[in-house]
Amino acid sequence: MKAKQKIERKRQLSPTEEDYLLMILRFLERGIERVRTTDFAKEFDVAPATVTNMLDRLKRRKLVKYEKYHGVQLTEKGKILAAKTLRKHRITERFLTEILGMDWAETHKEAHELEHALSDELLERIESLISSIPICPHGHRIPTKKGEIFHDCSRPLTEFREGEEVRITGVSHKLEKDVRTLKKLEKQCLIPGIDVKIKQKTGPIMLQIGNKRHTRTVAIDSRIASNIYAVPVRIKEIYAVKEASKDEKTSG
Amino acid sequence: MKAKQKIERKRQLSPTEEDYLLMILRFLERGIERVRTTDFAKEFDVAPATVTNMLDRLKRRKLVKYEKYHGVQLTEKGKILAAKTLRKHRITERFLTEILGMDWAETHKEAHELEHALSDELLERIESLISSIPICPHGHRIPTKKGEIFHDCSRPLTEFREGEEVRITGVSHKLEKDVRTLKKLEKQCLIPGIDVKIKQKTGPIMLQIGNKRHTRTVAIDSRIASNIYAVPVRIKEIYAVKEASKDEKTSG
DNA sequence: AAGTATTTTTAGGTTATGCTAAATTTTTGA
DNA sequence: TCAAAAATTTAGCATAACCTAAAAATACTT
Repeated sequence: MKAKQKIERKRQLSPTEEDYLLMILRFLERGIERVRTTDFAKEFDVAPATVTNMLDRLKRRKLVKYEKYHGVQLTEKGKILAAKTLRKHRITERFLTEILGMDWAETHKEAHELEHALSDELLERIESLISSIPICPHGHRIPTKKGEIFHDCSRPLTEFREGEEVRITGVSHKLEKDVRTLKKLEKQCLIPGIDVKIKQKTGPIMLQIGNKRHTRTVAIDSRIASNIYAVPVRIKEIYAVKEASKDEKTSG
Repeated sequence: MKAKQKIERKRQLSPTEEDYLLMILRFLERGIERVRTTDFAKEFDVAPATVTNMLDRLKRRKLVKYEKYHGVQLTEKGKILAAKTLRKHRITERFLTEILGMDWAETHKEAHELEHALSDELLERIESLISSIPICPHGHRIPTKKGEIFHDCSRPLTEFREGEEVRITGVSHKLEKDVRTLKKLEKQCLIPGIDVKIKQKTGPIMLQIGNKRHTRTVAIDSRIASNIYAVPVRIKEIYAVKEASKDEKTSG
């Protein structure tokens, strides 16, 4: 009599599978087409063999193009799913900071837990609560509903020349997880949106922060600096979404 | 060189484990001390053997008192953990209806997914957003932060006598999951807080709804009625939290 | 270009959470 | 009260997601 139906719809992705796809997409945002086994292993702190195993599975499900020994790429199907998850993640981060008043530094971890549990309907409701700037609290663009992602032309602070003026756009995904360091950065005012000038690149990186009147110089370890992304101030308009009114005349 | 630390703190409960504890607590709320293998099997739609397996595990972790063939009870430790989860669940449900404007009928499923992913910190932030009535949208009391639960003296509609006036307090956990029926009930106005009079108990249950001026009679299948809980109007003060101002004088 | 170092895969575990089928215990009811 | 029915457990598998160790492929280096 027991109607054991269990109408399993299209079997969802497991959180782990989602994480893998997400990681590939994040590389893609930075222009890196193929992701290697070791990249995953480091990111997720699992054995390389575990990665191989997972990639095989994702390949069977036609979510990635995977050639043994040569890394993976997303298929169209995988890309769309990944973009949806990334969208979910970043909108959740915005919700956490904007509506729940959570600390910038802590959002990544929380959002990571939540993103797998959030239904599409819930996401839409959350989205309608936050303001419409399409950027997460760490400076990354939020993919569109259709799954479009944006090339992120940011580079690590360490890759700019001494003397260059840059606008901080975000932090690496690795750093995103390091709450302690993020909090320290926040105290030093090194957060997305802030403009800094690279004063010194030998030894600890020296950055000058501030406007004409108040200027401070802060030092950060170069290992940390290599996880902080920025764009030259010259092209900051790309990121100056919803700030157009401030009419920047520095573009000459 | 690879510092594979993975500082596993106190190992958390898995979502499944949480669900089992929660279920026992829900029985406890209704005064049922022991929960049987089949109860779980039906609720979670798994094989009885799976339940046995899980109960063994919970016993090893000292979360339940389990005697083979004779059901389980929570230990103090298990009770506190379960109450915390139940609190999380119900607060989440309130958040979903109150802040995100989600339908009464859909909150259970969503909250169930979310509750396992919500950190304590997040819960506190969410709690501060909702109003302070300690009742979930389905009429159940929210356990306190310390893990106190409340005896639920509601009984199924089918257990009242013809002619009795009762206040609907909630629906069973089984019905909580049946979105279709919940929506139907909502349309008929059969939601927590509403007072009805039992007009007929043979065949489909007939209920009279409304105040002095407008009166409607609705019919519901007795199988559904047995999943709708109510208290005699006489003792409704117990549930009339935050409504004390209405001074009820019917208590003679 | 060949040998060494590095990366990746293969092979063969482990644990959590599910299953089915068969064995066992408890309950029921004539 | 005792046999059939129902509930429960045991035994033996399956799959996901991890692991280690060893083999194989690729990359580096001189």
